Amino acid sequence: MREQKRRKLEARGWKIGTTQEFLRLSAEEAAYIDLKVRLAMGLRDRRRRRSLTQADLAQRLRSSQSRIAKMEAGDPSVSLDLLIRSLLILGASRRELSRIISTRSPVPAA
Amino acid sequence: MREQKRRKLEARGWKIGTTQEFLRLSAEEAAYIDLKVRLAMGLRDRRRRRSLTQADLAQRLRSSQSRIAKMEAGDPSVSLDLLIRSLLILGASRRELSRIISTRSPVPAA
DNA sequence: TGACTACATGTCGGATCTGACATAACGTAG
DNA sequence: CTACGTTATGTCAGATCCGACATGTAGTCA
Repeated sequence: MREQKRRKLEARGWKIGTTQEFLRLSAEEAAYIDLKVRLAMGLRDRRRRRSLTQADLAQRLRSSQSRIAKMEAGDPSVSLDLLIRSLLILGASRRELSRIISTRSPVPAA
Repeated sequence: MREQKRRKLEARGWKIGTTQEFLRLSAEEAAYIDLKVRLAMGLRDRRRRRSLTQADLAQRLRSSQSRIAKMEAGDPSVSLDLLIRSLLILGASRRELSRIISTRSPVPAA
C-alpha cells in the first residue's frame, strides 16, 4: 500500500495494519501468500514484457483467460504448482525463479 | 549418476543418456521434475538434520508417513505446492527456498 | 530365526484445483 | 454516448491431489 493512500485511509478512520494481523495468518500462511504474490507478479511481468494479452498467454499455456487473471491476482484457487509451471513454460530458468522468490518484498512492510 | 557407476553399466551394455532423452520430456517437464527433485531433497535434508522419522514429520505437517515418503521421492502424485508448503512449515525462509531451487544440479549432467 | 523400526508402494474416498464459459467492469477511441 | 479490447469475477463439471490405511521391503538386534 502506498504511503499516500495509507494516510488517506487513516484520515477516514481506518486502522492500518499488516495483512497478517488482519487475517490472523500463521507465519507459514503469510509466507505462502507472499510467495504466491511474487510468482504472480513475475508472471504478469513476463507476459507484459512480451506484449501479450491474458488471452494470448492462455492459448500458449493451454489454459483460459480467466485462469490467467486469477493467477496474476494470486487467487486462492490457484496453486503454486500452476504458477511455477506457467513460468517454466514461459522459459523462466531456475535461476530466474529463484530470483523472483527471493526478491525484496513486493509489499513494503507496514 | 556417478561416473563410476555409469561406466559399470555401460560395460554391461546399457546405453546411457539423460532422463530427458529417455522419457522424451519437454524442456518444461524436465525443469519441473528437476525442481521437484530439489525440493524433495531439501525436505529430506531438513528432516534428517532434525533427526525426525517420516512418521514424526507427518505428525507435524498433519499428513501421513506414506505421503512424506512420496514427497521425498518426488512422486508424480505430489505437487510443488505441497512440497513448498511443507518446507515453509519447517521454517524454511524464502531465501532458503531460493537457494534450494538454484543450487547446482542434484543430478550431474550426463 | 522372529520382532522391531524406518521407509516404500499401492489404493481409494473425499477434498482441492483447473479449464471453460458467461458475464461484469474498466479503459479508450470514435 | 456506443463499440471494442482487455482484464476481473463467479460458477461448475471433471481432473488432479491429499490423507489415510494396508501392505511390502530393508536393516538391526537378540
